[in-house]
Amino acid sequence: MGDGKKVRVRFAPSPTGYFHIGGARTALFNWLYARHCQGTFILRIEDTDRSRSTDESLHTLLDGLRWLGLDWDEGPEAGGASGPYLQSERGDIYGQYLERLNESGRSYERDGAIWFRVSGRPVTIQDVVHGPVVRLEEKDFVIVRSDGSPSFHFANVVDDLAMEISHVIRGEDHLSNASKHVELFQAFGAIPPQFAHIPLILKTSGPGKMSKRETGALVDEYRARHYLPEALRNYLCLLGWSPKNDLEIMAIDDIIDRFDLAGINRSNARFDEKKLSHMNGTYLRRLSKKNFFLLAHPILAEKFGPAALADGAYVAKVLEICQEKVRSLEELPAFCAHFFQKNPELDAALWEKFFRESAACLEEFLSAIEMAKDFTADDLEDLLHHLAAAGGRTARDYIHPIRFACSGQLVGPSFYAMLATLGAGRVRDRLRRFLDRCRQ
RNA sequence: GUCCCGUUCGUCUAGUCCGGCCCAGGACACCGGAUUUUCAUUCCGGCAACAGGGGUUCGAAUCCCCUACGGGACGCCA
Repeated sequence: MGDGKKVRVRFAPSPTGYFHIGGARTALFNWLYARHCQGTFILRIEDTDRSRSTDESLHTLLDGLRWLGLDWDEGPEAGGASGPYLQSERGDIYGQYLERLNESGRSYERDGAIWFRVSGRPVTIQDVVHGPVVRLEEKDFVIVRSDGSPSFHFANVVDDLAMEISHVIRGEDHLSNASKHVELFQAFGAIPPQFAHIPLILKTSGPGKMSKRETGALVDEYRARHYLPEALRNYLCLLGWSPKNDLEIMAIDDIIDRFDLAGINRSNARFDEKKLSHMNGTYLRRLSKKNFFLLAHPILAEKFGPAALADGAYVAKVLEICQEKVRSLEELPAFCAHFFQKNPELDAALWEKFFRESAACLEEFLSAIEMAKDFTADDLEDLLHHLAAAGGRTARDYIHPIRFACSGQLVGPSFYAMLATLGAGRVRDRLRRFLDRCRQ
């Protein structure tokens, strides 16, 4: 805001691959800054390399941005006064700007392409995160390819000028290119925008920056794995920026309030999926019961079919006791499968072990609940404690085998709540089935 | 090779601008304990860093220089 000029920022991806984490973070920082300053966030598609641009990746990009909650004020599908927003449709504009360069003698033709003549003087890149960076651009470079299409450097600068971009926020891999861009702005007699070259995201381990090729690098992967977009977004905010008050889990409005370009770090950051995962879990547990249900239901329906979910009250109860324990929505189906299957799969080796060690406990428990009239978590806890005391055992001796016999698992929701939710019928059936199998 | 940027716990970071409050704080991960029920939840505790060397200063993570290491750019890719 500082200079009173209207803040206009842009995210300018090229739709040549999928939407990756680095791009998402760049989009996010632009969006945050625009919202912080009540400026304009523009989406511009740099598809000048037609051979590498596809419709599919454009849609992946738009969907990914929407999924992360990054809405754009101008751009594809939104329109705006500075359009069109696809570079492939801006040929006339590039032609006009090229003419200006021709007139001032800054361009020339060679090998069928049009080149820009550099000034031969160092230029200063005014960068908000790095401070002024002085760099000499030594070689002339192509601005229009021999096939007539504008090069990245040329189209990028022309568009930033035509769209009146006030701040260029992009990855640090462009810092060296910025001297070309400043030369171009100056050749047009324009004052370059403020730059903010943000640190790169490095791969989780090993050398180099994160590339689209490796697993965990694409926004779509997290979406497919049912990560919460708010969690991913929150995590990405903290990669290269911090609110400086030790807070990490923050509402997006609070982040917008505090976000500032000057607070962006200068060093590259390594992507830590474990921390993201932890953050996702925190968001999941903070969801209201209702929202958790809304998110989880379609995932379960896809896995178990709508028929298994016919009893809505039962599903709601299951989800309620799972929410506090499950790590992610991705793991939810496996975590709660036994609630929706007729007979959960029992691992043979474990069955053998529990049969050998705990058949007596299971028999005892089964006969105790055969006559039990109430089947709440509290009742079951009392019942089990009495049983254990009477038999000279501990509750633990019963819990493991019962959980296994009833769910086929060794971990799961809180034990008594699980039995109560399953209900007396299912619990008795499964215990009988387990014991019957022992007699064969 | 040339040029540009960077360097605080294993990782993300606070502190660096305006040197003392920092024998360096938070989070993830990891390890241990508690929740007289498992656990992947929750709570408590622990481990762990100023890249190295010179300077400036009464005093440096903070300022200056050098070295090392890391990253990036040098395309008719973006």
